[in-house]
Amino acid sequence: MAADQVTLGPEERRKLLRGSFIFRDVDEAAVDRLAGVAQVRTLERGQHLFSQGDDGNALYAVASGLVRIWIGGAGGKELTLAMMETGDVFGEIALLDGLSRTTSATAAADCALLVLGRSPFLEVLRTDGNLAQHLIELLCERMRSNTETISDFAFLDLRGRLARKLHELAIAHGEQTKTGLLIGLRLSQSELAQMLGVTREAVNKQLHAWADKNVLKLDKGKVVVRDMAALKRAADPSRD
Amino acid sequence: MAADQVTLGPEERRKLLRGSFIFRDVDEAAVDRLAGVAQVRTLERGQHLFSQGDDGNALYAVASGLVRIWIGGAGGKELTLAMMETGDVFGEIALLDGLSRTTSATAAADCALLVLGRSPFLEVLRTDGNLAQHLIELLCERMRSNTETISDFAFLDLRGRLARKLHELAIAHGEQTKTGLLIGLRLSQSELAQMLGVTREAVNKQLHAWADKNVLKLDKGKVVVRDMAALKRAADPSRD
DNA sequence: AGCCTCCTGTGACCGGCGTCACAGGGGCGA
DNA sequence: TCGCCCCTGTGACGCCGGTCACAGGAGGCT
Repeated sequence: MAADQVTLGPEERRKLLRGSFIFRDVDEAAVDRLAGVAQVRTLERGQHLFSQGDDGNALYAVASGLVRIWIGGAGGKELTLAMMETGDVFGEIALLDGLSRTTSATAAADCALLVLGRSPFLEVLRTDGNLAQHLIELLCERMRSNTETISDFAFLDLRGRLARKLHELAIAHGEQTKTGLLIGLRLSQSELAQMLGVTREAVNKQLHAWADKNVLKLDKGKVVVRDMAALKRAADPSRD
Repeated sequence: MAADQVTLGPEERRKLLRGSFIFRDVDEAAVDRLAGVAQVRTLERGQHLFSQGDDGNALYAVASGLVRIWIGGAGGKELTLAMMETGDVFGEIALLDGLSRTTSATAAADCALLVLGRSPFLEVLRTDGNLAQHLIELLCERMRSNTETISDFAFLDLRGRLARKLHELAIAHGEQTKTGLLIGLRLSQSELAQMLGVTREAVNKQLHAWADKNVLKLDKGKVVVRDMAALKRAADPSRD
């Protein structure tokens, strides 16, 4: 599986960086220089990239695959904060402030990543205002999504959080079928539970409660949303 | 009370901005220009500054007083995310990305604030790399504290979260007395509860449970920590 | 084909904490 | 000084969701 992963040529690397949001409008020569010094790293599904607490001296860009960003708690519990897809950039916090990583990162599928070292990156950052600008926007976006997450935890119960997540997934990765919006991603109930900070059992029960009421259909581990409006309603705390 | 608030002269305004972290190392002339165009705004305790969802075209710096940053949920529930003290800067997210405010802000004490409008600020940001650099560091710091908050919600129960918060308050605002560390801030149990996303009653009960075990002493609404180590232990999920 | 592992599905049980309902106290404004 | 408001303190009750314990199914490796 790692075997059939294409090694990224210089041309692909440049294209990947140029296409990724934070390098938009950045001086092309500088981006090319970064692409030149970037390492390529491939990971197999399940392989660990870095852990909370490590010191972080690299920035990553996803060339292909999927990376799960998570934090760990007592007793091996894990909370998934985000999934990074092709074109996404992550690992910026520790790189920028020089402190330890706030999260862990694990490949959720076989991956190819571009790895940018700290010093070339910071050098471009110092000289190019556009990069700083885009980084600021990236950080703002992360702040917004973090604040949302906090809000969900503080104000929503399992039912509300699951409704919101399914709604979001249906919009981001839904395929229209005749029975409803099929959520394309193959997500086990445990993985779903980890994104919400609840147990797999509880997710299972809520899923079936909705299936009984014809809001969802469960089909071989995939979820088909039949009634988006009902999900939306369940997501804000006007009792159903 | 607003009456006895000193109107800030140009000199004070300059000093305040220069002293605040994000303007450190920024071109002095530029900072002075900002100080020149900054408005001063005074608020009485309880007065509202802005709300989640407003569009935000200003950055604030606390000259004196205390501002509570919070988000609201169903049924009027509120979660306090942070308290901004003298010298702190807030309101940067909406200012930087041009979207709506992610939080609400309310004066938790009589306040004087410096208000920086969007365009002069962005102009300096565009030309001064140091400002961008410091903004990035500020955002990183906020990201870290947000991630911590999420972690607390996901992995800690009321007891653990309260222990952590008291520990933090004792360190930030504690005064050594002969019986222990007295937490200086006058915080009602409801305000404490709002910082943790739990009810006042539950906070009260946990506080007394600790008082019974001599970890705390409760004195006229103030909390004296007698056993920091016990708090620390309670804060990480090795059962006490 | 057989096994092993990871998934889904479900019920019993119980503990933490929200909700509700009061009671008593201290400070402040009329 | 009286009343009002907001604080603290406490008990009853109930539910959500965590924990535990299985059972059955699907896919992939040998």
